[in-house]
Amino acid sequence: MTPLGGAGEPRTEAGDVLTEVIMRTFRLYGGFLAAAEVMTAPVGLTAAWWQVLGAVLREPLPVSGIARAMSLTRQSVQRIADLLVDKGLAEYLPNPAHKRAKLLRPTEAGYAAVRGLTEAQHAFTNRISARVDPADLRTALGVMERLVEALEEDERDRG
Amino acid sequence: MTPLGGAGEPRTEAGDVLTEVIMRTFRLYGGFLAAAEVMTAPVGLTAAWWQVLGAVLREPLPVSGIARAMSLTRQSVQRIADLLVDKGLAEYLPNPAHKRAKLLRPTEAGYAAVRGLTEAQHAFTNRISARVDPADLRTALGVMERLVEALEEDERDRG
DNA sequence: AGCTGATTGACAGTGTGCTGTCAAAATGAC
DNA sequence: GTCATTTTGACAGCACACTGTCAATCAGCT
Repeated sequence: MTPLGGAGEPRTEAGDVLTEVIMRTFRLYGGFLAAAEVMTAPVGLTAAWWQVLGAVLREPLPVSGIARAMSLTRQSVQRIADLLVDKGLAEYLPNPAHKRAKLLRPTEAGYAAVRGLTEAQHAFTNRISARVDPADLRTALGVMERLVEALEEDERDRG
Repeated sequence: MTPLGGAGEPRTEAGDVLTEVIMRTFRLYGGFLAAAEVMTAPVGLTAAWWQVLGAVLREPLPVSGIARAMSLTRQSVQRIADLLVDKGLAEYLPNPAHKRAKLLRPTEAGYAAVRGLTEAQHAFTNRISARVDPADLRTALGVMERLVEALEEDERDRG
């Protein structure tokens, strides 16, 4: 993504801004991921484990349901879920509605780990968000939501 | 990242907005990456190859220089660069200033591939950016730039 | 009941990026 | 010039997410 250097094809100004946005998205992704790993390391989790564990805090879900909820593939979530169970941070419950699709639920250790992370997460988001204008931050969130929508529709049109 | 479900620790409103921003960042990252792959596939590249090739369009650079320029690790770039050379899309030139750090430069085939992509990229960014308010898009870019800065400084403080 | 298609878990393989380690080459201090 | 430090490429290993395929299960239709 983002080479930029090429010859001059028809370009709109907004398109150029979006190109910059894309580059920042990649940077931010890397930065947020790194921050998440700093937070999770002391608790013995990884960012991905945290994400999956967080998805079943409120109610147990089958692996495929978690994947749907967070736009990941079944296979990715399955791998993490098996690891979480292996480490004693979550467990599989029989699913009355589906014999194969067991329900994933955090164990006490799992809940405890996530509780520890919640505090660190709030400290982090408070600290970082304090460095940007609140109104602009909201605007940015709105733009990002629209971009997500636009990408999904664009993909649907050409899928 | 982004579990959310936890108990109530001290939270600022801006912090909560940032949490949403983080979730959108992950979604956008995935979406942009997918879009890039759709564009690169017909040309026989991948998104990562495009990125590396794009970095040496203007002037040949050693692998370590490319890594620095785009905040990646030497090793990641080295792997891609070797693949690009293997596929005939780039070549290593002797570096007068450093015996081991050969310079990477696209071949004619490499330039041609990127040229093809530039067109697709502009079509894409024009198409998507047309769906958001231009002024808001600029605001969002500014916020993202500040967030990148804030993350880097935060990391430096605690690194 | 029986059949078809979608969902689900299991397994294999790929691409990407990271860390860690080592030796060769370049750099800077003395 | 010499030596310690830094930079660089090479190699190995790990985490993550994706695609593709297969068989078991489930859901809906006839």
